[in-house]
Amino acid sequence: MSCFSSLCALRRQLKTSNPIKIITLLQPWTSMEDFKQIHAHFLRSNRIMDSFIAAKMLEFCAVSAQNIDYALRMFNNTDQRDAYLWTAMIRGFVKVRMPEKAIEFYCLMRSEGVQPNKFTFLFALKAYSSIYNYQEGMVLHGKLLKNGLHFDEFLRNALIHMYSKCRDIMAARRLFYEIPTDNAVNWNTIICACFVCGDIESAQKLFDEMPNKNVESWNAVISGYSKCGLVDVARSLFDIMPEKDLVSWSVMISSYVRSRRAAEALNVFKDMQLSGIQPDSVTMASVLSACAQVGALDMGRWIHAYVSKNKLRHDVFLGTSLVDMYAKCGCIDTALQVFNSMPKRNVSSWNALLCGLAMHGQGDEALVLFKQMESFGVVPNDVTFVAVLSACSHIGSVDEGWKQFDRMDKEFSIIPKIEHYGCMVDILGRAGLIDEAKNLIKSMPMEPNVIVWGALLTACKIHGDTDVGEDVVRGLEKMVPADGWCYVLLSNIYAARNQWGSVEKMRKTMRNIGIKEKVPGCSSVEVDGVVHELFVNDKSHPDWRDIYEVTNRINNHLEVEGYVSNPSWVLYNIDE
DNA sequence: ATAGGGTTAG
Repeated sequence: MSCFSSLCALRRQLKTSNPIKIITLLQPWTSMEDFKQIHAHFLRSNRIMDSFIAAKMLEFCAVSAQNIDYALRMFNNTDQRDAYLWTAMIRGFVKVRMPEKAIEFYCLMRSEGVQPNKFTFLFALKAYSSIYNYQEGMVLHGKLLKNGLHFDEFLRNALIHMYSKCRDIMAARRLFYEIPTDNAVNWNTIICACFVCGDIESAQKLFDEMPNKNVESWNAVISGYSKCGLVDVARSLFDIMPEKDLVSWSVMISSYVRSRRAAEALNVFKDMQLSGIQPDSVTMASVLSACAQVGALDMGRWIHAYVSKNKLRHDVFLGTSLVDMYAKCGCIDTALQVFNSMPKRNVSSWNALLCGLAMHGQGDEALVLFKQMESFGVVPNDVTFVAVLSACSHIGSVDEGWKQFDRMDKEFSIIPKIEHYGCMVDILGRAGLIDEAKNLIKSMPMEPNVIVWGALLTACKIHGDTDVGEDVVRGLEKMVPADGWCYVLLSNIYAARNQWGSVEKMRKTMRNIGIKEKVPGCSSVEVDGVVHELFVNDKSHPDWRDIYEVTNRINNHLEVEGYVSNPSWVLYNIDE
């Protein structure tokens, strides 16, 4: 769509204006269609394009429109390549997150003998930071020192940023303290750096001392606390901050999503809508993830419609969140449709779909999809293999499970994590190979966790093996203070062995250290767009009698139909 | 021109 009322209007203007005036038509909101008209106009009228105009045109393409392919074609058709033009390309590559290409162009530029300016250095430094290239970052720092450019406020900040990304917090701090500054950007950068290193005290101290706090500073500390796992601290800061912008709301929503507190995330989203600040695709990616966590399909569909209607940027993150939401809510077909319509996919997008299939018992389909993924040349990661192995578990194929497990390290250099061992124990256990499962646990390079023991116990239960063995009990007892689930597992083993004394002892320990019986299971249901959370034996809802009446009737109905309750169908869920 | 936000798995 042209931003002008018609193409004719634009063409009229192009005919009557001079080149400099035409260049001012290139604004951040100018469409690519209008741009092409302007470009064509120049190609027609000026046999050789003025180098200033050519640079502005390319810069628009690379930086504003982020059409890096088009920019590259323009770049290749130019023979006068000055620092400005090179920098526009480098900047464009940084913007579309292709730092390697940015660096490639920076090196090419140098090898062609073009002297970089401070803007070139700024974006080259940003490119090195984003791929954590500490060595080259330091080389660039040296160059800036030689040119005296390290006094430049922008470059100084980029250097602090680079050192903080590359985890050289000391170097970052040295640069920050070297020249005292009121510049909020430098303060915000160093505060973030402290949080990244887990140095909460320094971060808070700097925030308290900071002279000119802005919204970004508040957002930085809120995000910092949440990334350190202190969501409630983040929330209390969020509540008292003087003004909230789009990022503030997005940070708070994603904080709750990250801590698996989806209902609270959705509440914040509702408050955001009341505040009148419009969400963007970053916000929506998190909101959709919250919907996926609680199975809020209606809400998810509404977000999907909102995103399309308001033309929010449909990128990989948003697309993946949509696929995940539909898949987790059981709409595999819709998930597949969204997946197929994505203009760009990455390994996470594939993972979301794979997990969806595996989770809903479509193990064969998941393995077919995995093959397809490989044939597309997408490199799987550790998350992929969690999905693949759980698919193997669903189809009950020990051979396929071992085969994929072996491929991890051999073909992809992915060292199996405890989750992968957990899946293998599950696969072996379900097939009745209890001894093999136990041996695998013994051979693991890490200490087994409660999930691994849980998988083994589930297997014992399925195969009527009441004696799980002393080693399992001892393994669990070792972890008792650390993990709430152990109490549940152990109590049930003791009960199965009729060791009621031990059961009572366990209950006492739990009471002593303040664990209430057990962490209640929680499920949620969405009614008319409101998410309700229900805990095991929850009687807080005013209509709890009616609710239990209905669920009991459903259970009875399922049993009549021959369904045997087996809660372990969910990935890793513990059978208790 | 620089700083603050996002997806899958656990």
